[in-house]
Amino acid sequence: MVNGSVMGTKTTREHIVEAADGLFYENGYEHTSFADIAQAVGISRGNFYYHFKTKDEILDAVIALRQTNTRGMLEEWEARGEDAAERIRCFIRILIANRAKIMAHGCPVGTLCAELTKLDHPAQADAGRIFTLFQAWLSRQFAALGRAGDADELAMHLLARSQGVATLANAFRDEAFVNREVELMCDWLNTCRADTPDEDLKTPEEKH
Amino acid sequence: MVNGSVMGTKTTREHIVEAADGLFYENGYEHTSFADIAQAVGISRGNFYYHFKTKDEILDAVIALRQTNTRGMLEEWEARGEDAAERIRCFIRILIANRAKIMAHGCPVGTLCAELTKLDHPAQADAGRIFTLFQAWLSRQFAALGRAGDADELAMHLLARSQGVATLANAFRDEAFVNREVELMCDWLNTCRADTPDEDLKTPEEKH
DNA sequence: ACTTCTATAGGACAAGCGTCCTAATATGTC
DNA sequence: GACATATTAGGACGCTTGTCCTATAGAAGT
Repeated sequence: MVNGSVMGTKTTREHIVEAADGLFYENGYEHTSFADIAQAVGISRGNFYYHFKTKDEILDAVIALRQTNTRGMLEEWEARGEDAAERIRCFIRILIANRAKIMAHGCPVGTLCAELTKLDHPAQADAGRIFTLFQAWLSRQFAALGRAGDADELAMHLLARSQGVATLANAFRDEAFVNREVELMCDWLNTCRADTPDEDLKTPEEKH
Repeated sequence: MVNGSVMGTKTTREHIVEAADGLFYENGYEHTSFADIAQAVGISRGNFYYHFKTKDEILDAVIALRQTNTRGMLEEWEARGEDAAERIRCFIRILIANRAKIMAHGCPVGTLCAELTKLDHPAQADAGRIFTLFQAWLSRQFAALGRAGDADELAMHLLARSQGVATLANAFRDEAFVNREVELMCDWLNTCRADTPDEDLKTPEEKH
């Protein structure tokens, strides 16, 4: 029977991937062992091997899960935020919502990409694609804001700022700093709209 | 005889620390083994143990080296840059100067802090102190720029932006992005001075 | 009831790790 | 030249790692 995780009962495989996701985030990929994950799930290492033959396979599954979760989150923001600026603000505010975890372990995406780079791991590109999801989504929002011309650049800029805040929040454990930077990003976002008010007012409808 | 590395001949210990510094940067702390470092220096693992009894000891030495190097770099900028704004621009431009290495391995400070966090390593605080060196130095520059009131915040802001650029430069390997963001930071720096021109013109001299 | 497939457990394995020990060699000092 | 110290080499150790194998228990299908 194939359980696609539709019901409340989760597959063992799903349990494994979720536990690995958390452990990779908190302790890093390399520093997390098969035994650690197995213990977290409450299964034996042998059973583990039945589901994943290789550590790389688990990593791939974790990255795929994060991609899926990210897509879901972006869709939710897309549905919730009434205008593009408010949607972008949803993105900015994850720094507030996930403040505690970010201060404790950094950004899940940024730290994973950095670690995989150092390991020269084949999954580098896949992990980087999570960044691309955010980048593309933000870019579309900025385009909807009337900044189609430099939407990609604006998206990268905002992504970079949020990454920098995550890194320093982790290093300094300074909550006030996070709040301040979030404010600054929101201020900056407002100036983005003001730059081209004419074109913005002409095409406020959805474009795809 | 105690060789304080004054002459051209370097101590074996210094060779080890420098090799470890490079390997920790390129491959990460945990992913670098005693054997790796010994091989890089060209000595036996036994000799290695004579100089460092523990992997943590090497890490401490590497962090101390980086602190020293950072202090030296900051002093050099202090001496070279004619005014505070130019000195801050020296900081911003390391993203350009170290572009290739940053795209390949990220920021040495940021990635080390992130890794030590995940390992829950005792040296976390020491590594974080390298960030503090930059922060304090930048803060003094902003104060000299006439922004004594919010110098700390401005310093953290700039530090965060450079960290974000380093992270994304590493993930996307996008050189144009780095150049663009450096430009933006320089632009932002110019607006900093303009904010309080009166006070700035009254006290342009050094304060310590 | 019997077989087949899925899932779980537990241990075996070689390799690599940090650590430590001992023997040999260089480098002085008297 | 004899001796003490500083430095190097090389291997042994116990442990953990990722990987793999085999045996057992349950569910499904006939």
